[in-house]
Amino acid sequence: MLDVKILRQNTEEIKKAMESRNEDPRQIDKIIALDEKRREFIQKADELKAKRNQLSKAVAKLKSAGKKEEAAKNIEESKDIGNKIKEFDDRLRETEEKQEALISQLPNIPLENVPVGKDEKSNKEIMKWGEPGTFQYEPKPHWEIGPELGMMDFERASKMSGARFVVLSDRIARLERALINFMLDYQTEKNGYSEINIPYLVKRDTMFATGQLPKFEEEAYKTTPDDMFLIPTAEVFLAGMHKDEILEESELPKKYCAYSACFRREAGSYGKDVRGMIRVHQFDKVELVKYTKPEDSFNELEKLTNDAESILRELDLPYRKILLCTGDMGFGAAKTYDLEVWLPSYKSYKEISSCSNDTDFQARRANIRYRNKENKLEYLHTLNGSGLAVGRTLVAILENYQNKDGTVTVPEVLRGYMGGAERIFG
RNA sequence: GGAGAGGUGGCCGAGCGGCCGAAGGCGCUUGCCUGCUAAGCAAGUGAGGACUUAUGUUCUCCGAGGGUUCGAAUCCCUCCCUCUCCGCCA
Repeated sequence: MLDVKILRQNTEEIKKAMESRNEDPRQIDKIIALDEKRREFIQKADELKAKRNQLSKAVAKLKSAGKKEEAAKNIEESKDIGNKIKEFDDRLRETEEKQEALISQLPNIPLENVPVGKDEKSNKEIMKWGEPGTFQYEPKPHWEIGPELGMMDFERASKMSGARFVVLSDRIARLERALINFMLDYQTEKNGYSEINIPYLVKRDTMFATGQLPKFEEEAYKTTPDDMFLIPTAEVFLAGMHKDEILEESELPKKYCAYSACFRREAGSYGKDVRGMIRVHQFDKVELVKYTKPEDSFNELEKLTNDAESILRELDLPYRKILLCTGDMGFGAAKTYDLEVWLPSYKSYKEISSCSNDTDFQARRANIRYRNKENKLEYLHTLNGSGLAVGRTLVAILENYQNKDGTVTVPEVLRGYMGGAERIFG
């Protein structure tokens, strides 16, 4: 959520920023026009309220002095004013609601060093790590490797649950679990995050706080009869956890990680990634979230991204790091790095983690503040990133570690989690 | 699902129509005291908005929304949330 004051003060800049995010800058004009009306109503109502307060005080005095008639006069006048106040308050609330509805649809403002661009073509590659392997044969995609091993079943998944689901079994099921444990252990033990085990169902306001609602309701799975939502990412819970709280400066930065299943309708992605388990309605992810002081969030994003990268390096998977342009970033993000892992089946890099600085955007929506050095309350900054998407990591391992005979080598760091297995074979 | 209790400032907690933005305590800030720390003493200390900025003026906020009233933290209604007990259940 953006601050109206900033819209008022830096109107032209914000309009440009919104344009760079493929939003209609005229929305800003609408909001500012509403804001002028809003302030006008506030002033009028406040004046009347001050008057009424005066009269009320006078009534109390007159009554205790036994001057009933004079009191009655004031009461009459006060009644009259009360009606006018109601009128202005109603109009005020109406404009406030309209304004709020528009503002809550606006995405975050990009940070200065974010490349401006309309879509992913303007994203900037920051670095590459590792070399994509060369194969003496045509490498298989995971949707062949898995089923041929008899451990990945798309037919039964769709029979039971529909399209875009997958069933894993035996060693591949174990590999999924190994990855979750490895990632959690690594992020907690090596990178200093506290592990949180979270609910997968959340209330409507929780979804609003992180920016999933109201704009992206189409994307979420809603449940009946209680209007609960299945979380599309653990971020929803982790970044909302301190809603309406005031944190002490000394507790910052707070670093959380959580494993969760994630649920997405993928409403707008017809025809995209239809094969395999790259894009499914339910997937596992280990998520990282930080709460930081505003002045630290910039650096903390670098660290958080590096924490996510460390998993890819430990697994020895070739990847690259991309700085997203203004038009390609998520709703709440002010700056985002994507990590993309090499996938032989795609013959390209594919997103496996997205790490964002959300600045005070979510903190404002969720009302999360901290007490700064001057003892003043201030919105803090939130950051989030995948560390990593487990399903896609599994895919990357199957494809990059595949052998000609159809077996898959288990990355060294995972062997301890796989009962010592070095290879997956049918 | 049934019954009950409750939601007040950073935290705890009193108040139950005007003297309440709210006692008291904790915490925090400053000063005094003090070999250091702790303790003690004194003073200060809620948030948000509008107008104006040199100071300042004013409004709103005691879970949310409505109502009664000249006036509501306090009375009435609706909703949300939390807790306890009973039932059911992994």
